[in-house]
Amino acid sequence: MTLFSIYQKLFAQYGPQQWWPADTPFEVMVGAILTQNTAWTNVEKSIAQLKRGGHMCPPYESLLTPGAIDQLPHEQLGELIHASGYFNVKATRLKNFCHWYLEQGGFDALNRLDTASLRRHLLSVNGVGPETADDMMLYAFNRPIFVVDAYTRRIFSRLGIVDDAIKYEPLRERFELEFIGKRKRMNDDEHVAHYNEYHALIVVHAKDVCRTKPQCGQCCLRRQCDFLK
DNA sequence: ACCCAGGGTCATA
DNA sequence: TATGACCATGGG
Repeated sequence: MTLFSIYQKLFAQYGPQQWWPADTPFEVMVGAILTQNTAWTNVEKSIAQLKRGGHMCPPYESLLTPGAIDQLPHEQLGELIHASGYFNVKATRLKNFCHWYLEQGGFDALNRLDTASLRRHLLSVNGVGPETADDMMLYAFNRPIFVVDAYTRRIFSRLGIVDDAIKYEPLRERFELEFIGKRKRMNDDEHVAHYNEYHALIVVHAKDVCRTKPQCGQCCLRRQCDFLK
């Protein structure tokens, strides 16, 4: 059982995912912050609110832009993203991130940085931790960085592939080294495509088993699911 | 009524 | 370095 064979099994079951569910790279970044420890269904409501500019009917004026979020009063932003929880924390983080983003010159300027520099740069922003930064790296900037989340650690430690106490960085590095392995030489775009699919498939699988057997204690995310074995 | 969700920061030892 | 408190909504 290898990281690649598990990937194949997930891909055979669920097919290509073509993540991230967003229209623009900036929307990916906002979503990455909003989804911190939060169900995506709640994030969707907040994103929709922002796109609607908080209005109930047209004409809408989207507030889902760095400039708008930077200038929006904390209180008002908190209302717009209320549904995704931690709204005070996240309003601060979003405003903080957007201010920084504009200061850096926006997407194109950031995108000129090499992968290691860009990652360090994102991590320096308050409210952007390893997973959030890597969501942005992979799904907004298309960089070859594998996204580790709580599911990843749980699934692979329960399959006995990794130690359950493994930290974020070692686990990410291990995935990046072992997933494709020496199977063949790939360019960055091919790595990006595979990392993109793998993380998406893990999340989709999690949603699937939890929908099928809610809190059953039987799926691989809870106890001894044999689907991935 | 309880459990969980595509985390991160900060204070403390 | 490692643990704990805290943030908060909505669906199963």
